[in-house]
This record gives sequence, structure tokens and C-alpha cells, in this order.
Amino acid sequence: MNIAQDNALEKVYRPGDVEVALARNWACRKREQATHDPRPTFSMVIPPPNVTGVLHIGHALNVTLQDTLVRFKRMNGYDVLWVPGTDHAGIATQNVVERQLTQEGKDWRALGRDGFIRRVWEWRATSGGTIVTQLKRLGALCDWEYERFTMDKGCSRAVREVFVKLYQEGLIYKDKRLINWCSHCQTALSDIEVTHKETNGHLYKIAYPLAGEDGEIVVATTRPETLLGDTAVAVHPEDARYVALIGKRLRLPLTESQIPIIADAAIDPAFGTGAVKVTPGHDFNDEAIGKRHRLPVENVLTPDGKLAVTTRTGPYAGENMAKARDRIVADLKTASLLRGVEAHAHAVGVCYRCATVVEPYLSEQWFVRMNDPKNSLAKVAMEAVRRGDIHLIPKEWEANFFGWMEDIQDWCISRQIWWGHPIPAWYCGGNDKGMCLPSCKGPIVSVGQPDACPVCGSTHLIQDTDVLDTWFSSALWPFATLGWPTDGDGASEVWLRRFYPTSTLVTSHDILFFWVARMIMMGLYCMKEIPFKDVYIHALVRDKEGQKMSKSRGNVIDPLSVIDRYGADALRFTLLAMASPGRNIQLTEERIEGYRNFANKLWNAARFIQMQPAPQAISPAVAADASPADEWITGRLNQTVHAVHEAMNAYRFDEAAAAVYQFVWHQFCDWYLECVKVGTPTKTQETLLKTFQAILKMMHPFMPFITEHLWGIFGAAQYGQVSLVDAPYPNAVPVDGQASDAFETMMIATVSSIRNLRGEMQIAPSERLECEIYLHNAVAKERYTRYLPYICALARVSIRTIEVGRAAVPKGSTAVSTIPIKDGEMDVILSESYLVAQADRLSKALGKLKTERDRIEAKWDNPLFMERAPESVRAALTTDLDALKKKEAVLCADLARVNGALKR
RNA sequence: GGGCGAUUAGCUCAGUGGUAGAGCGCUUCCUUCACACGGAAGAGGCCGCUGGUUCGAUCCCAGCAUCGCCUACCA
Repeated sequence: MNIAQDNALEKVYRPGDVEVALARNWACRKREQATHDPRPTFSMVIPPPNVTGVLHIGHALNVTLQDTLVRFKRMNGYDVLWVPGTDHAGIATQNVVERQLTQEGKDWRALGRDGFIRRVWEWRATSGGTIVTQLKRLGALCDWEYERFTMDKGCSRAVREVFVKLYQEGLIYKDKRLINWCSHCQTALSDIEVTHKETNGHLYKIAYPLAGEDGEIVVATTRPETLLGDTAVAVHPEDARYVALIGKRLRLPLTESQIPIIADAAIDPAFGTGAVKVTPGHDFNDEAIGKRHRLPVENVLTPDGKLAVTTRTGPYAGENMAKARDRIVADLKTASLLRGVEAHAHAVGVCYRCATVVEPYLSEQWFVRMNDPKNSLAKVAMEAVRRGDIHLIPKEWEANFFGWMEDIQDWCISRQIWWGHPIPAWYCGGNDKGMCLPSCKGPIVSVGQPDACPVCGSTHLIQDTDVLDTWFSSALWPFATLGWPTDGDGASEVWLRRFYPTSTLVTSHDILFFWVARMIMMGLYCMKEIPFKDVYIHALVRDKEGQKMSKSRGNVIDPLSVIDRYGADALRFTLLAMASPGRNIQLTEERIEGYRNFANKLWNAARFIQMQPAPQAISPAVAADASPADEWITGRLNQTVHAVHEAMNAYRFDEAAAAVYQFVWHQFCDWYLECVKVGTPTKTQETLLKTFQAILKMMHPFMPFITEHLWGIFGAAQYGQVSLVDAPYPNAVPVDGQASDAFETMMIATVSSIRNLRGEMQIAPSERLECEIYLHNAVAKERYTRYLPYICALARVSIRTIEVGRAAVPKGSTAVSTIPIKDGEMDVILSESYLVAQADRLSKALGKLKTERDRIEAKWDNPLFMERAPESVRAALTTDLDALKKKEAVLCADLARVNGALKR
């Protein structure tokens, strides 16, 4: 009876036929709730993709890595929890819904705040789940029934709790200062939401005339339009050119205002003209200078990025900044105050969401204190990493992490948009008479809506209109998703403590600061415990030129299209194989195609096995009377299983994938299956199926779909119909390594030598060759005798004789090629027509051997080497040299014989 | 400006103080009853450059070059 004859397999594997249904099955799986589960736990939270997002190749990599870990850990007996979810992406989502409304011809502001928020929730209900279905298509074995959203009830509660706690402990405060402002998104941004773009700008030199006397100071600036906000010009206190002018006043060009000349040591006399216009309202450095010198702060910017109406902006008021620059430069020129324009490359800060130039803008915002002297969030986070409680993998990222954490600034968390977590702060609107006491001015911060102003008792309370930075809620993700705060509820508390801290976080390095660092700070602050033990940091996926993939470049590889054409398994395996630590992944479709072929190879191996007789029984032990090929493949399987365990424990997905690929294709398919064709004794039938089952289990975390499908045909029956997802991962068991090695050095090496001979001498593969084997000892003869059936079939030779010692030199009338083999030699009998070809081949081979011998002998002749090199190295050299000399002797004799025959 | 990383086959990348590896591509041959998304054989490398340490360096050290990334108040 053949294996599962009624499950005939197509000639070519078509992933689409099996993947969709399997993905659906996996997505429907539910956790089994065990009260007393003795298994160790392995938990992860998914880095929540942006709810507006569609699956891109970066998500595919991130999720593939996690899913591979999850399946591997599951199969290795862990109680695995993988919490999925999405984040509410405040600015991005607001932009999406705004655009949608604009298309409908509606003004989003006119909807009012409540109306707008309703619209966003509607949008989320209809279109917000796209990426989640796409993750499922990739095979993500998440615990989908625990899916979370950063704006859901639990997360919102967690956000308010944390905010209040931080506020009460003085770690959240409100302040009026310069912040990064995006005039397109019309909101404040945190430092790291500003990206710096190298820009070819200009350095303008502008003359500021002295007030009431002759003379001028020329300042150099990249932003001439901000001169309307200047409140001083600063020079270095020891700059000889300007020292006499310090304290005098200047006429601010294009205005009626006058500003002082001040001295500040921060000014570099060597740059530009050595004189700097100081604009405390529009530049972070100038803000600091302004504070030192108590300069007035002049704001000339409106929230939408235009020049405001002030006493100075005059005719420029209402102009956007770019236009204002052109006009001001032109007017300076007309007034003969422009002293030069030079090309100047510098970095301009732009909004990471919309690429609008970010303006420093004076406003009142909420901040998280990062470095409170008594309670430094940053310091505690750094200590956790330094102590080794948290491992960054690869370790090289630690330097980067510390570098950033060491000069971290306070985190601006308020955003002037509507979609997000409202800040849980209220302001007193006054008592019954509409009056408010001076002491009512402070915010009332509370988890729930307060009833009345604690100072004056007024019930007229107005909530802060800002919302929190999305990353604030993301920072709570590892514990908020596990049910924090639990209110001491028994079951919830047990659950939280069972899975927190999570085991591993898999994320990409570009959000190390945005997210990972903040999760560590918040986890330690709220839970008094790290949020995860390992952080596996993976690379970005780039195109084959190393460029970032982007729609505008048109170089995106769409994972869904790849899945449709090559299968999710091929995509996953490609990403895993290329995920070597600390390197970007330069993805090409050719590579994906290669692993599609690999899946097909496995598929066809399955088809072959299906045609073989089925074993009567499957026993767990290695059979005593197994064939040499069986012994060999079992040994190699064990080595591979061992290598995969090692690699996975070190997060070396690339090494694990390579080990599996190498074994399945080049050992199992190339050699073992060919040996099986030679003849299938009972034990081989059993080993064949057992090995294939082990391959399916071993490969499942890497290629879940095809393995699960084939498991249904080849494995499930023996395992009580259990899904491969729940099957135990193979473990390495000790086997006879010597037998495996001999199989390779004797059988495989001999076949390869004969094939090599055929190739070099252009002997048709169909031509059967006659051979004689002469061995050095009886043990070798015994081994080769066992291997003969394989050698004859795989090399297409017939063996005339096999014996110990050489009976006679080959007969002169025939062209005989002697091949050195392990522990002996093999004569291949050829017809006279090959004499010339053989002479060529032998000369070439001898040349190669000579080069090799020269290299070894050079070392041998070096007295220092013989004196200082370790014994093992010298011994190896001796062995190599002996072997070389023997080979050379065989070939030389052969060549002499061939030459002799040619002369006749 | 500072920091980090990279430089290995035509391409994309592993790797090791002692004879340099893979995948894809390339050349030749093979339509052999699992697979042409296949099989067999093969070509192809001063392991970026210059020094140093060492019996021995692609690997360790220093410098240089080129390319990336992160970061920064030279306006």
C-alpha cells in the first residue's frame, strides 16, 4: 500500500491552493485555557502597525521573524502568547479622515470635535482592519482573540492612569517654550519626530546699520525671513572686530525697531561673519541665548506657518515663510543691505509624517521629564540594559541606545489634534458668578472627570483640548495589552504576571528611540519590572540598489503580490535567510523565486515518497539493521536539528534557514532519495518516512504552509491527527557519527570522483563504465562492499572486482584511469579512444596537486613554523602531505601508463 | 563636526588566526520513470588600500580610501 494514494499531488506546487485555507484555520485558533499550566511561557506583543497602514515588506519581515519564533517555541513545549493589535496613529489617521472629508466637499472643522471623532471611528470600523487581515495571510499565528487597539477601553484607561501618576510625581509638567511645530499638521512634535534633511540652502549676509551713528554689523544667516523676530545681534565677547560695538544698538532692517548688540561666548567668531542675529522666538539656540541675556521674545509666526501681524511684520504679514524669504531678500537688496549670498549646505528639520519644514514655535505644551534628579526615567532604563536585564540583539545597538539616552531631552507629549487620547486635565471655568480665583489657574489632573474645582468649587470645568502623542500609549503596550491596570482582580492579575515581562520584542531599529526606549522607561516605571528580556532588532528592507523602498521611488516590492505569485512560504523563507544581524536586507524577486523553487523541491520529494511502499510501522528508535544510507541520513538529520536549535536560540534566523535548506536539498534530496531509488528494504521505507516527517516538523516555523499541508498527508495520522502547529519539534539524538562520515568520504566521494572523470573526459552519462576496486585493508573492503549498490547505480558503473591489495597493474591494452579513493584506489576501465583526453586530465590534476604540495612544503620547510605552530596544526599538515603524495603517485603512474600506450 | 557600521565570486550575502563558502547568475552536458521551479560537471576571489602584531592575517591592531546609517546649536 502506498502512502495516501488518494492524496495525489500535482506535479508543481501551487501555494495558492493550500495557503488561503490554512491561513484562515490558523486565524480561528483559540487558546486553550489551562488553570495550572506547568509549561514555561514565551510571550510577545506585536509592534502594533499603524491602523491606517497596508502591509509593506517591512511588516512582512517583522511578522515573519516573530511568527517563526512563536511556532518554534510552541513546538518546543512553551505556553506561547502573542498579542496582536494596531496603534491609532493620531496624526496619520487624522490626515486620512481629513482628506476623505475634503473629497466629500466637507470641512472637517465644521463637523466639530465630537462629530469628527465619530467619523474616525466609522473609518476604523470599515477600513481600519486592512493590515490585520494581511498579517493573517502571512500566516501569523497570533492569539487573535486578544487583539488590541491603542484607543480601546483598556489602553485608554492605562494611559490616563499613567498620566495622572506621572503628573502627581512631578514627572509630567506643562510649560511655555519653543517646541517643534509642523504647520501642515498644525501640531507640536517631539524631537525625534523631526527628521533632518540635508538641504542645499544659502548663507545670506545682511547688514544691520548702527543706530544714530555710522557703521554696521553684517550678520550671516540661513533664514533671513526670521529677522523680523530678532531681538539682538550677538558676537563673541573677545572678537576684536566687534568688541567696541558691544552694548550699542542696531536698526533692524525693514522695520522701525532697534535691537542691542550683545556678547555671548557661544558665538563662533570663525563662522560666517562672526555676528549672529538672535531670534529667541524662532530658534532653539537663540532661545537659550535670549534666556541668558533676558531678551524679549518676538513671535512672528502663525500656527499655519505664515507671518503673523505684529508691529514689525508690516507688509509681510500673512505671507508664508518661503514667499516671505524671497520678498525680504529682494527688499534687503533694494535697501542695499544685502552683502552677499553663498551656497550653504545644512540640515533642515522636517516633519516625519508630512515632510513640511518644522518651525520652532513658542507655545504651551505638556512634557514628560526624562531626567528628574530624584526619579530619572532615562537613568533607570539605561541601568536595566547595562545590567543585562534587557539584551539588545545584535549588541552593537547598545552603544547607539546609550548615546541617545544620555542626552535625552524632555518629551513633548501634547498634540494639537483631535484624534487621540484626550489629556486628562481640566481647567476651572469659574464659580457661579463666572469668576475664577487666582489659585484655580492650575490644571486639575484626574483619571476620571472631576466633579468640581478643588479650589473654588465651581462645577464649570473645561477639559484640555490637546491629545497625547500616539507613542505615549504605545509605550504602555507591553503591559496595557496584558490587562494593566487589573484593579487587583485575581484572574487578571495572574494572567498579567504570567506573561509580563514579555520574552522577546522583535522590532526594527528605526523605532528604537520612538518606542523601545520609551517602553523600557514606562515598563520600569509602572510595573517596576522590565517589559521584555530580549530585543531583537532587525534591519530595514531595501531594494537591490540599497535604496529605501518608497512609493515615490516606485521601487516597492508589495508583499501581497509576492505572496500571490510565489507563496507566503517563499517570501518568509527569503526574509529569514537574509536576516543576518546588523545588515539591511536588499531584496530581489530572483531570490524569492529561488526559495519558491525550494518549496517545489520539497513538494516533489513528497511526490516521490508517495510512490514508495509505505512502512509497516514507525518505531522511535534508530533501526539496528538500517542501510548505510539510512544511518547516514539519520546522522545528518540530527546534526541539522542541532544546528537549527543553536541558531534559533541565538536569533540567527539566517543560519537556521541555511542549515535546513542545505540538508533538505543537498543531502536528503540529492543523495538520500537517490539511494532510496537503488532499493528500498523495509528499514529504508521506515527511515524515509521518519526523516521526511522530521523535515516537515523542523521546517514548519520557516515554511508553515507547505509543511502543514504535507503533514496532513504524511504525518498527522501517526500523531493522532494533530496539526503540525502542535507537534513536538525534533530533538537531536546521539547517532554513530563514524558511519555517517564513512558514507560521505567513501560512497559520496567515490561517486563524485567518477562523475568528475566523466565530466572532464566528456564521457556520456549514459555510458556504463567498468571498474575495479583495490583497498588497503579489510575494514575498507567491508564498507565499500556495503556501498557498492549505491556506487554502481549513482555513478553508472559495474564493479568487476573488489579486493584488498593490488593483484596486478592494469592491462596495457586498455586505457585505465586510476582514481584515488579513501583507503584505496579504483581503476576505471576506458576504451582506447579516451587516451588523449585522459592524458590531459591527468596533467591538469597533477598540476593542481603540485601547487597544493608546494604550499604545504613551504610551511614544512619553515623552521619557525615547526618550532612554534601547535602540534595539532603540524599533525594535520603531515596527514595532508601524506595524502597528497599518495594521490600524486597514483596519478603519476597512471600518466606514465597512458603516455606509454599513446607512444605505441 | 562627532559616533557607529560596511568593504569577501558578476550580483546579494555568510564565515574563520592555519587549503575561502552559499544562493542567484554564467559555461558545458543531460528531456534518467519526484522535480527543467530539475540533474551532473565546471569557470570565476591579491577577502578595499597601506603598515603593524604573529611561525602564519581575509580574520587581531593602527592609519587611509570609498559607501551607508545615526547624531549634532556653527547661525
